[in-house]
Amino acid sequence: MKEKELRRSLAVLPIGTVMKLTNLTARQIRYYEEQKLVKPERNEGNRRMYSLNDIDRLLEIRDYLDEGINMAGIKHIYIEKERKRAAKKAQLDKPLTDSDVRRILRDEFISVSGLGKKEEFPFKHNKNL
DNA sequence: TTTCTGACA
DNA sequence: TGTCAGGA
Repeated sequence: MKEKELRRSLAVLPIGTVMKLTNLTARQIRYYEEQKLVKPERNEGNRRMYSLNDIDRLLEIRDYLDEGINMAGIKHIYIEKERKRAAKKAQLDKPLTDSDVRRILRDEFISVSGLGKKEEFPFKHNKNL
């Protein structure tokens, strides 16, 4: 199960292939890199090389875009994902207290339900939301 | 030919 | 986000 993840992380696809696989323009793909949503490797000639994991992430980003979520919202999603990953790692050393659990569940509920202040929920208001 | 960075009638 | 320039 480790060999598989290794292959999916191998950056072997040039941007032209990624364009066809994701239906995104080179402009968009490079822009998402600037926004730190993907981190392609660079080959000897400074060409961006993407891995299958990058493809998945770009497809995910494209789906969010189709759902009407803006860049700020998408960045928010990944930033939170990272924060929670780090938080989870911390949990391994120090078990959560009951109050921690309640706080996390509350934040989770507010985020998913969209009941939080709109300043903290930068998603675009459209028919899908 | 393909991709890169920077820039904007 | 599209698109053009100018170089690799």
